[in-house]
Amino acid sequence: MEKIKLFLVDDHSLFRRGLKNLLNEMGEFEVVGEVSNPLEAFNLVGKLEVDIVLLDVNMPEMNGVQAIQQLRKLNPAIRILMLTISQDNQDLIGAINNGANGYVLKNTEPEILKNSILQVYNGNSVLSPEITTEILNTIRRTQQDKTKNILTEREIDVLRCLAKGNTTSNISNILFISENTVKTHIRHIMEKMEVKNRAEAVAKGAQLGFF
Amino acid sequence: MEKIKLFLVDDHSLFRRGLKNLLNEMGEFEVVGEVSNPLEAFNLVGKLEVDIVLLDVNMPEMNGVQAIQQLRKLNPAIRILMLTISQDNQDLIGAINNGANGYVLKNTEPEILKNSILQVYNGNSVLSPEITTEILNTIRRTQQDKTKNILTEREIDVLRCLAKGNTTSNISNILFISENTVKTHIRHIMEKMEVKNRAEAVAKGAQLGFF
DNA sequence: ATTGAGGGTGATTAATAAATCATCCTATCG
DNA sequence: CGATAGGATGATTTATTAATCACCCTCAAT
Repeated sequence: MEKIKLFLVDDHSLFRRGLKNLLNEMGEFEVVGEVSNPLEAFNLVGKLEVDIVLLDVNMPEMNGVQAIQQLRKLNPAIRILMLTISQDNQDLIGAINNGANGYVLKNTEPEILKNSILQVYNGNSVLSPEITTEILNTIRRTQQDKTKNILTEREIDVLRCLAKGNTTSNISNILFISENTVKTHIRHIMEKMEVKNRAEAVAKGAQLGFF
Repeated sequence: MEKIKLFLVDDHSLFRRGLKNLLNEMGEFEVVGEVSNPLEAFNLVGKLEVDIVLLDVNMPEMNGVQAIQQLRKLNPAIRILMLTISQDNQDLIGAINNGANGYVLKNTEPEILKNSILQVYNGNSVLSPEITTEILNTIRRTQQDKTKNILTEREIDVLRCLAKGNTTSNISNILFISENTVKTHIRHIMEKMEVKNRAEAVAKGAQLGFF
């Protein structure tokens, strides 16, 4: 059966040589080309028959993340698997947003790299375990930021007072606003949280991390 | 060496039985308990010594996603690995936001499940390949939404006119606003994109997907 | 020298969002 | 029955953001 055609882009020639030998020996792959920077890759991946590009991130002349879209333009069917030591969040998110099909660290075991390439070839995305962890943490942080913006600063003030057991009257004294204003803020809080009363609002507030 | 202690939560008893046998036979694991719903798990995971809970999502009496935080409260050191057929985006994002350490599909090969459990035990997060793909697509969509909101509708109108090669004068005729208004919008576009002139703004606009 | 184009700085108006407050009703408790 | 508390509905004012426009300068082309 036909071998999966790989193209290596990495500025370290010893690494490329070693990787090429390793991949060719595995039996399922054929390394059809190798260059030391994306600019050289641009000249070739449009011409060669390539299934997957293994692309480093940090390279002297051009960053791998910036090369993704250009490579994809030159060969729309191509798949791109980042192979790097960088665990930098910006590199990772940049690679994803630019369309990388996977992000694997260079400390990966050969057998895992082989499986990763096969997964990418089959249309799935793959990440190294540490990268998966970083991604999930990023998603959690993003969600927390989003959650925080549901309520205005004033609404949060009122909700925290409620959480401490204060009545409308107490809260108006604490915040130097009228009871009617407090009630309006509470109404908006309940609307935004889709709850029926202030007790539920406090419970939801705790769940969302407001206190 | 000591075996990793697992706790199974799944409403299908045949599945639990088969999984328990499989995991125990692997040698690295010991299934110390199994229940058919999270409510029963609440009673036990605080008492038993459990390293990792394998938790289904869809269960009749309580959804697994909703159980995560409660399980974490009962035993803060516990790790939770979702094991489910659900590829629903809301289930997935819900699980992640509630603190799940991994999300693996039930169609996973036994050897991959073993490795996944070991990764989670070692502090990493794991996802099935299809789930990784879904996660990366979610991140891309989120980023695209965010990007779209950088500019107001009017600014986008102006930028698109620029991209078609129009001058300030042409754009004012097209949009029925004064040239000075067009220039102000262009100024704001350049500020938001952190570029120095309108050509760069157009290039950045293309990169960000405005046209 | 004039015209056309782009860029810089500032101001005004309109629209939207946030914060404020009023009035009325219901339920509970003393 | 009166007082207290929570909730529903609506209105006004203030603050912020978006959209609008004016004026001035520099540079290149004619």
